[in-house]
Amino acid sequence: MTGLALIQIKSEGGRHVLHQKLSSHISCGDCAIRHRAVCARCDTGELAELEAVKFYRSYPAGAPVVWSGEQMDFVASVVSGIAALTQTLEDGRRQMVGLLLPSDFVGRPGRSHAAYDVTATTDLVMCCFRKKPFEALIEKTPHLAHRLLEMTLDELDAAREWMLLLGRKTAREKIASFLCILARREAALQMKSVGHAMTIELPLTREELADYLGLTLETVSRQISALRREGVLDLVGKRGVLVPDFDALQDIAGDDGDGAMLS
Amino acid sequence: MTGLALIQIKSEGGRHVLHQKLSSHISCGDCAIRHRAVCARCDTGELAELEAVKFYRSYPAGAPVVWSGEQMDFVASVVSGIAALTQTLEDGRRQMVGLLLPSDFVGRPGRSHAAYDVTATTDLVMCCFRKKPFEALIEKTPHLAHRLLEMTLDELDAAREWMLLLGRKTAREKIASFLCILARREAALQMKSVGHAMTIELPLTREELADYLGLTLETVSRQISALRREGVLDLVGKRGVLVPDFDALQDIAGDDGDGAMLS
DNA sequence: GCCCAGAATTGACCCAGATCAAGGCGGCTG
DNA sequence: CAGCCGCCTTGATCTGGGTCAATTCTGGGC
Repeated sequence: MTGLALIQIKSEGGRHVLHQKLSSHISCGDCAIRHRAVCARCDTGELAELEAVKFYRSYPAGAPVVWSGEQMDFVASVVSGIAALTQTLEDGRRQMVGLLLPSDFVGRPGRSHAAYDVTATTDLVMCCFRKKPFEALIEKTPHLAHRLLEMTLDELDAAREWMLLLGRKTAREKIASFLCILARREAALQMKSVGHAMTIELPLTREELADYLGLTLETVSRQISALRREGVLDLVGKRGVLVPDFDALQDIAGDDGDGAMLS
Repeated sequence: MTGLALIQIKSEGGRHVLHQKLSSHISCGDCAIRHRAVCARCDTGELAELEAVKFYRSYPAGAPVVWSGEQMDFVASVVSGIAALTQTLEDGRRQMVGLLLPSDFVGRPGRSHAAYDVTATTDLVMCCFRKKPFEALIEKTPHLAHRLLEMTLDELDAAREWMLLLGRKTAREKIASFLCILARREAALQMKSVGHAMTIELPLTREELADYLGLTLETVSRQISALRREGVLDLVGKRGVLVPDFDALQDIAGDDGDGAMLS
């Protein structure tokens, strides 16, 4: 795995990223996810305590972070990039059960082993906290515990939204729903309103998308092609999707619009 | 379990059960779910504060508790009976996104409107807390907040387990998985080990089961019939299921066995 | 005991999406 | 520049589960 990391990682620009464990130590005050992550509501003192037990790790696209069942002695926030949580049946059928975007939290306080496979689907940087001290901090820092509860409740809502998609939506609706969520998030980050033409960067391969949506990669590909033929979207390279009319896409997605934001 | 609920309600006086709000006020100390619910870790003082803002409601089987989008000025624990959380698409397709068993928690602190339809699938008694004071208690009672976090994390795990089922399992596996979960829970409550022949009481109609499993009621019925023909299970009335060999059922369910407990 | 409504079963048929099987298209590597 | 490897697309065919439509149970009320 380390070998893989060394090879692929240069896609990120090449200079320093070669080690899995980064020596650089960003100050929490300067952190891009400072106000959205689990630490969002911590005051300066609490932040200092977190700072003392944190370290960064980075993973190249495609690298595993942990395997289900493995010992996991840290919890973490995604700083940049995207990670996927997946579950697998013995015969190899896979279902992605969560997509972790910047500021999302990985790991469960009070559990020593990973419950899911965690994989970097793009180059990924995580801010990790040693589990023991983090658990101690939760006990004595209401700000931290409260924010974690809030984030977990959001995740639960998102998971349930996804259950509706997996259980009841058609392949076409699944694709449209996923693109809607990405588009909404993109718009929110750029402070633009949805509705205008916009380009989305897919963070997943067709196969990963299939695992997320409960489909096969062929069906994903066919449905995307169909939507393109109908003018609902246009492809820009393999990963870029241009959506000329967001409302049209949302119509196809089939839900009432204000669906759960991804993260 | 359904029977249990019925008995408990009747024993409560028989006459007034038709009213939604019960006048009786059980002391928290005597409560059946005292050590499993959100209050599990509260000390006597904290319990007293909860007691001051709680009230009971009961609902007959089939009754709605709240509709999605409706104002909801309380949060609650299920005391006895079973409730279902469902989401619905405009065209009527329904997906159950959670099954609430005794001790499970309903409602989200910090949110004023229900996110899902909540329905009693059996006669149901809930211990409700007025939302405002409950939220205040969470802020100042780490025991309460911590337990709620733990329960929410459990729910999240269960939801993700269910995503695997919805996205990747066959109808047959879905039915078997559901029965396995019920059986394991039944065994746990009765302190018996699984493996022996055991009878399970289905808390849901075929249609509700279909909504839970992402199937149609016809498919549910056919798969149950098929399993019966094969001798994997036997029906006792409409709702009773006799499982002669738990391991055989678990084999069919397709997952590694130690799946998430329901609640 | 009889009736009836709601729940469940069963059958016939169909279709969305899976499966199997070829290619195509970049982008790296040698 | 050739060749290769990872993706992605597209086609042909198959099938699990959905849809539509009768019956058949079953248990509760009178």
